[in-house]
Amino acid sequence: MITVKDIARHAGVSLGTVDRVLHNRGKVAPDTEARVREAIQNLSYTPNVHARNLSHGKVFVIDVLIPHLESDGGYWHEPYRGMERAFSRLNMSNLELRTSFFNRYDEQSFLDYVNARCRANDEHGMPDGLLLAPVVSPDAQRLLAECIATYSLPSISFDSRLEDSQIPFVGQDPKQGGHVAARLAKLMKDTGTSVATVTLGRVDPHLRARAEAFREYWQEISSGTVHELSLLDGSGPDYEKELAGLLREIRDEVGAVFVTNASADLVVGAFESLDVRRHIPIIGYDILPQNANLLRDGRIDAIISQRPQTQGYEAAHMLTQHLVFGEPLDSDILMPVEIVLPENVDSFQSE
Amino acid sequence: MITVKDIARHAGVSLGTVDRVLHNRGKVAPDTEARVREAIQNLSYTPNVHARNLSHGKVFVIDVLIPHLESDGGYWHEPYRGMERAFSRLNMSNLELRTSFFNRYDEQSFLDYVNARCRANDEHGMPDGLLLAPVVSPDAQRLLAECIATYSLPSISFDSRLEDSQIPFVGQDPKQGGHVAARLAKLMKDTGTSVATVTLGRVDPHLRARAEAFREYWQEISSGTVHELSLLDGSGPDYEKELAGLLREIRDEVGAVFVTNASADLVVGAFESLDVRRHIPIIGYDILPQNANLLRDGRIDAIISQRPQTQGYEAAHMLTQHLVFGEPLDSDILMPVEIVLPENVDSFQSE
DNA sequence: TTGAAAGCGTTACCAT
DNA sequence: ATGGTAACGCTTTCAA
Repeated sequence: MITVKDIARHAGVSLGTVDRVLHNRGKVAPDTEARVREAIQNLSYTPNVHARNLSHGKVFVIDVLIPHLESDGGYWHEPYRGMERAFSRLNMSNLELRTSFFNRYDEQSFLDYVNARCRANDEHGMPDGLLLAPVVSPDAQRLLAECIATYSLPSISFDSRLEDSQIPFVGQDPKQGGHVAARLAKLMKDTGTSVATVTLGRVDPHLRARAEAFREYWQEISSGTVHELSLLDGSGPDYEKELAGLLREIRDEVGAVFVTNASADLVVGAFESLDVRRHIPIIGYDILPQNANLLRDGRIDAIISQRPQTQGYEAAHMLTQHLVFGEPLDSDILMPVEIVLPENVDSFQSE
Repeated sequence: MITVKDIARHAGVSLGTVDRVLHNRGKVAPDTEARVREAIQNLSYTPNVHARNLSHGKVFVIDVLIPHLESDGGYWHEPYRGMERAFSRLNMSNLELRTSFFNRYDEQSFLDYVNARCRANDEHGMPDGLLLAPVVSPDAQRLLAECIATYSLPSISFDSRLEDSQIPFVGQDPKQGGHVAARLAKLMKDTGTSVATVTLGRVDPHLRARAEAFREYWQEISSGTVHELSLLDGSGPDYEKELAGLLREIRDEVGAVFVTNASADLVVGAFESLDVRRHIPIIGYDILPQNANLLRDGRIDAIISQRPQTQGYEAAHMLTQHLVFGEPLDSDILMPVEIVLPENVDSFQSE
């Protein structure tokens, strides 16, 4: 193994000088610097990560900004588990996690985070890196984006992209998801060329793009109609009734239904309350436990997954590699569009 | 951060003693050991991995035993890439890889490896760990299994299980693959209840199980016939003719074809030489470049993937965690059954 | 059975 | 501008 000592010897300088060259900490005569760089090249020196980390001993503070894990049907547990796995796998003793949960339907908690970190004049509370799921309004997103830019805070977004920002994104291309859903609808429908998309709850740009891509592609491969339904948040019998009312209007017409987010279970319930005779194939999104069960029972016909756990894992991994080893923080990581049927749902455990 | 020093101070002993307790290197009085363990518990001490590795400075040698990367249509590049990624991600300066390629159709090269490592009385050449794809005859497998057992060599098999051995396995459950293929055949066929499985090349237990599961499940969901075709290895015009001859007998009958291994391209070619009028859906295995292209062209209808790259990654990761950090080496890791259609093939890049 | 001390490769600081 | 040296946390060896 080649060490800084070897470099120093070959270049005829001391350890300190080698270190200065290695880290561009100035104050090195041009010719000595050249000699050192030459030695580094010739001996193909690679720094020992263990020694490096042991030596500087810095503890990196990483903020995680994510919706309450229980919200959205428990969806956020998945990426969070992925992050935990990444951090524990790296078993770095020099990483400290600070998680801030927010309520995506009442953005004050999100804004509180932004204010706490960025309005303070002291940089005391600033983390070294940030992992975030920016599923809030564009306005709120913009505030955070500014904060990140101001402090040059190394950040990665997962699940959705952060608007007005160039930070890397780990997640799925919503268009691809829509296309695959359309293909599945085509395979599974047994009659007609009319289908429907249903979006329950908050409609963000990500979901809009998914539904849009579905519609376009459906018209391309089936030249049929797409009914686009959506219903804002709510719960209780009133909500279910309202949903059932929406679906009643299309139940005799559509050959399949694509639920663009994780609420396929509600759609199943509403259809069953309508007492539809024929089987209308339902294609949902995200393998939450309730969705998986309905899939096993044959009451949902397919689910598309975006590997939420892997998203968390890869985002956390990229950020730590950047902080600890100085790896670049630039390119996005796109998740494949995963098709889940009753026959392979068990093989996806909790992904 | 809690260090051994803290432990030593709290327990009123020296560093050496703490170390002995930590690593069960004996020679510690029962009561002092109790005090040390208590301190470890109370302070919830976690060893600093960097310091640990820097200190003992051991270089772990890992053997990789894998078929020639170019064979089987280039399939083995995938798990190999996954391993490389795992090792480079860990960027441990104390891992040394030694890859041995073998020819799975002429097992001498495989046996040579076994002999070189295990017949030698000196343990000089023995690695610290072994990653292997045991795609050879049961006899050859048994020899290696013995060798592993004799030397208690930490080993992990990927792609297929090693017979007569308890070493962990990273790969897919062949049954699940067969079931998913049957479901896809059912979705895609447009007529009849008769289908066929085709296996080209060597038929190993893994492939046999896949085809078997397909047949059983098909009969369950379609109560139809399954023609099981197979043809040993070969190439050139004679082989293609022979294959075409086989397929001619079923071309008018089957509603879909399941190719159980990566040779779907050959089946496509043979069918096209037969000038079949109607479209017979073809379901293949493994996203090799040629398969992916045929899928994009609509000449293959679906491909099932077993995440070969992830297999290599996880196997390599598990082994290094065991060697470097003493993590247990026991449970299998099963890959999900991945469904790839023209609409999502691009999202799988090279997985 | 226990303790003391050297050393792993790197960084950071203080002299020169 | 350069060199020397202590320190990071742990393992290992040698004495006691």
